[in-house]
Amino acid sequence: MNAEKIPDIIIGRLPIYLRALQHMFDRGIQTTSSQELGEVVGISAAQIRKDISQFGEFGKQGTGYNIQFLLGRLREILKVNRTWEVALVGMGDMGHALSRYQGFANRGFHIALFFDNDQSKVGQKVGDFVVKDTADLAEEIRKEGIKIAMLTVPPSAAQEVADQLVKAGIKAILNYSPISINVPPGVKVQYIDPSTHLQRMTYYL
Amino acid sequence: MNAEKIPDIIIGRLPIYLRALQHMFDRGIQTTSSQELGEVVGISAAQIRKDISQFGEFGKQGTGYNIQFLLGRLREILKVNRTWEVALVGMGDMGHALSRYQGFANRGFHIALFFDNDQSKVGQKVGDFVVKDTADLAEEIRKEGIKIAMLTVPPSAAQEVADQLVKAGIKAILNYSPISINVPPGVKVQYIDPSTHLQRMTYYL
DNA sequence: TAGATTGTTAATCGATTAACAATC
DNA sequence: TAGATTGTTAATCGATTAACAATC
Repeated sequence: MNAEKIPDIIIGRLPIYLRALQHMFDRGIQTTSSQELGEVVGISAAQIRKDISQFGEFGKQGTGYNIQFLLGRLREILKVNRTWEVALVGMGDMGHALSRYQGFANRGFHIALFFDNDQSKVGQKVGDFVVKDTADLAEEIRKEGIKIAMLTVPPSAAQEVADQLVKAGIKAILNYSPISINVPPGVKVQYIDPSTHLQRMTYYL
Repeated sequence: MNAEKIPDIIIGRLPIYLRALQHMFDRGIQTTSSQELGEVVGISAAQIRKDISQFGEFGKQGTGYNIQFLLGRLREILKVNRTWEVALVGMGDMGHALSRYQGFANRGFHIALFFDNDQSKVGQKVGDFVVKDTADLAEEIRKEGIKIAMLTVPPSAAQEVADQLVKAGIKAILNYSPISINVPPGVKVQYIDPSTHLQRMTYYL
């Protein structure tokens, strides 16, 4: 394991490798090569080898990578060889869709807290959980020791809620609100904004 | 306007500038600087100036950028100074959430076609529209001349539907299925996978 | 005018690719 | 063994930053 600083751009590709390898594993494939994996994810074989080799020698000359083994190492590196509890703030359409999303469980995540500031939604059941008042957000998140939040509130509330989340000890925010938010160093933000993603493609049309 | 090839990484930042500038404009601000915009979006002032200057001289020394003017130019460049009709395939929870999403209209997009292969969903009303059968996808998309699709089908169906979309003339796919899809050159794909985004942050926790 | 800020150049920094010895 | 593929080095390529003349 190389203890030096790994560039964020490499960290960003690892979940994509992980996803593709899991897909291969689910189909019963036991071994793959940088060439083959590269074709699946659209990244050059040289880059995949270089990325993976930052963390150790996980392959074998002549045969490539054992998928199960590489999956384990990537999960370790990304710290998803465990389940992270996540808080979800904003029970609109997107919040509801995420609360029912099946794709978290086997990828290392579980939504354990749901919040909304609309009193008519507070107390409603969401699966085994109950929607809590955003006013109690800090207290509840601290109590559970949760570090990750998903933000699905209207853009007008996003910065304010983000500030509360940071105060509550949240270190990673997946922001669905179509607005840039400011957080202190040490807090990570990822953005999911469908219009921004679409606008990135229209240029080429 | 510089006619040379603009790097994709710059194109990817323009929608972020556009979003932030729109937010400023909505709050009545008329002028901004690369410094100020940079603080909002978390990008260096030098980079913002360099990015924008690829397309022309849109600023004024001493005063910065007129927001309304820059908004217009960015919309032109990204081709969102019009409304693009979009097709949505897969009326699960995510498809429904997107069908009700208010954030497309003023960003250049409008969902005009809805598809599902579940016969119990075909014929259901979605706002002013009716869910159509995925089997008729190619015909309907061609008829409307639609170039952009959002894919919210289960991962097992994603590649097959993507192939149909490409055959139907789709040139840009926003893929919500947690799987890499292969498309021919000239077709753009953007990925929205919440677990992948979260896994990109857990490394730092 | 004086102050502010752009657009652009050159320097720096970082990422990707090509190539190949090592080796399974 | 012969063929395949890794891990790694060096070369190339591209992106970012710093600095500043131009100018509003």
